[in-house]
Amino acid sequence: MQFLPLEQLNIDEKILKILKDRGIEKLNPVQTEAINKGLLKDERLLVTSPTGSGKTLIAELGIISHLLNKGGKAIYITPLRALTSEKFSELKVWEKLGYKVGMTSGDYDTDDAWLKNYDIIISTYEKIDSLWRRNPSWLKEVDYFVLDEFHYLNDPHRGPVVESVAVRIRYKNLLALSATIQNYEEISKWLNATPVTTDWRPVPLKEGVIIPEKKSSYKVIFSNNESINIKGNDAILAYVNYVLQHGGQVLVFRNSRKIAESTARKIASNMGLFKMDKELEKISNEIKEVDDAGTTEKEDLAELVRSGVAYHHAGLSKGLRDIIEKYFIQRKIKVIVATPTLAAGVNLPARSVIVGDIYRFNRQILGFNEEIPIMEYKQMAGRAGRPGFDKEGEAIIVVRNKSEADRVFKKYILSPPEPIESKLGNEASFYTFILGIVSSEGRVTSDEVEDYAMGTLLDKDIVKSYLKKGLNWLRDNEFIAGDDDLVLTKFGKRVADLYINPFTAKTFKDYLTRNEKSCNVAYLHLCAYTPDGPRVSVSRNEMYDLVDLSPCPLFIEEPDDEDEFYNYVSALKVGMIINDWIEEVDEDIILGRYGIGSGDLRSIIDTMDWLTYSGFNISRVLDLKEHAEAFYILNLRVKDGIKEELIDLVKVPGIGRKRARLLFENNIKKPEDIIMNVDKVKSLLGSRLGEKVAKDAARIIAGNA
DNA sequence: TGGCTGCTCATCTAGACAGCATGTC
DNA sequence: CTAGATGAGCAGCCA
Repeated sequence: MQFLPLEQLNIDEKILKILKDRGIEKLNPVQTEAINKGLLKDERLLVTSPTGSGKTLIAELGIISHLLNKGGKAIYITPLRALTSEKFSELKVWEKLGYKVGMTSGDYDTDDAWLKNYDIIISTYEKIDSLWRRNPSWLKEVDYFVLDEFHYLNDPHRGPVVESVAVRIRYKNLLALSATIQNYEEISKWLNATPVTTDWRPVPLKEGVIIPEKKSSYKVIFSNNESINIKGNDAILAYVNYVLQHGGQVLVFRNSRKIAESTARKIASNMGLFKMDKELEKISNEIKEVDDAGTTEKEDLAELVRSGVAYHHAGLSKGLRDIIEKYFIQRKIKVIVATPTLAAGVNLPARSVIVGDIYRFNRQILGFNEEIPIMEYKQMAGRAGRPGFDKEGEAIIVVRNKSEADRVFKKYILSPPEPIESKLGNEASFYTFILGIVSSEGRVTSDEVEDYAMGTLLDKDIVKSYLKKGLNWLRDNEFIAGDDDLVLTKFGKRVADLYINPFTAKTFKDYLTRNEKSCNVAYLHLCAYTPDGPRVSVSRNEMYDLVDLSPCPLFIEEPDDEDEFYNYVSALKVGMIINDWIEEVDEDIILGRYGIGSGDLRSIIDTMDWLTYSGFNISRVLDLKEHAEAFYILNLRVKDGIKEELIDLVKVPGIGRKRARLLFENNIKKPEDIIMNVDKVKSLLGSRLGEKVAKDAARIIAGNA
């Protein structure tokens, strides 16, 4: 284990100064090792090391030294939007050297052409993949790529994109950063990169299991053979109390939202000691004021937080999650019970991590519960130990008995995580990959496509069979044209640019060409039924009601197959949710009616916004005028959750579904009406907002003219 | 007949990327 | 192989 004092670093003074200003005196062993392997000399590297071991700084040094020596541009790619903005603020300090730092991702988007003004761009894998398909000229100037959280390659859903991006930068400078993986040698060979691997962590990690003993007693056994006895009637409760008594914070992971919530409640009712804390009272009130969440969820959470406990999952609105994360980092909130959201996302460490469940329901293998991958456990355990606060972090797994304890200990604590493998081996992913290649190249021979495909991690024989099938399928369905000289058709190019799954495009095409215009629910159902559509769970009770609820004939016929029927009904539920949304049904009512959280609603709306826009474009490129018209209006309504009559009003910034409705009911129906009745608008919206809205309305009208 | 208790059995289950128009964070 | 919380439904009991 070697620490390298900054003085010994052969690096530009300007860089040193910035590092010193940040309080960095020496580089840690991982960083030192990366430098020894050529980080500052543009060596292609694959760094595998635990969470929180300072990989971001490695990336920063790599990027900056490259820019200083060679100029050009650098792109830093992450798998999550939240990480993209986190890295953006971290990399911002380098603007002191005159470099411009920018970011772009789905929810924080920047015009393609504008990106040429930045030297360092932070983005997501999907966004970069999408950008590549359009191939703006500045992209060729980018010659340094950081691929963060590279182990996402192993994710069945997101992995194919990570792999596609990696394949494209075979001949550029590359720095791949990953959690610890078993087969790093194989992967680095594939990437043509030098491996840098260590187990060094800034805060040592103690892993263990908690086992029930006699009655009201638990034993915790750690990997260093230490063990402690704890009293209590519930393993999680007992351990949480133990940690709190020693002044630590706890992150508890559970495998379902409902269980996370009830565990949080159980812990809260056991936390008399923090009740009536003034700070917590304040946070509780702040939660009640959040404006993007449902009333019930705010009240539930506000009550819990009064005890210093919160739950956290994707059903919660962004606003609620932000508050919880913020006050946990400030150590006001002592315990968070979370689903796996927090395992992979932003940096949110705690002294202790409790992994409540090692099993997880799996829809594919019904009635069968699978054990979570070791990699996932390591991600959760990796959150243990706060640098600067805790001397050591601890992660414990809850088990049921002694024999399970032995097995779990061996598997999760003593074994390395699974090897990571290509996830391109399925039709949808592979065909998408080919489509992307043809799109960015503009015109390619099938040999060149094969050359790209052979560069993937996929087994060569599998590549060959998929390639043949894929090219035929894409040709048969009119995405590409030409036998040897391949180009995208107009339809194919549109699909590539919209970034929809080719099977989504085919679904649109098939049903739209075959059917006449129908009602909104039919269009929404079609969007939701595509492979890109949002999936919602449907209970047995809902299932049959939903079928009767549909207000008009749908484009898709009711399937006989049980699984397909479920997808059909799930899509119908999405259709009904969005239909309520665009009929201006109150948000609280929607959440209650369909049993979803405000975070779920938000994500369904976002996806359906994208898909209705895609439906519009697909209809247009196929020259289906009636469908295009219907999708166009529908898309505008889905964006803001409004009836058609409010479309003009919401064009004014600051006016959403609620304000637009208020104005409309008071006979202000167009931006022009706002300007004509500024006093009325001010009395309805308050004078400051009214003033601003009037100004923006004037600008919009001027823009239209 | 009405209401409560306790048991059995069926039911249910994580997460999050993308377009475009905005302004350019 | 490798789950567990929840809630509806119902039998049984008592007043």
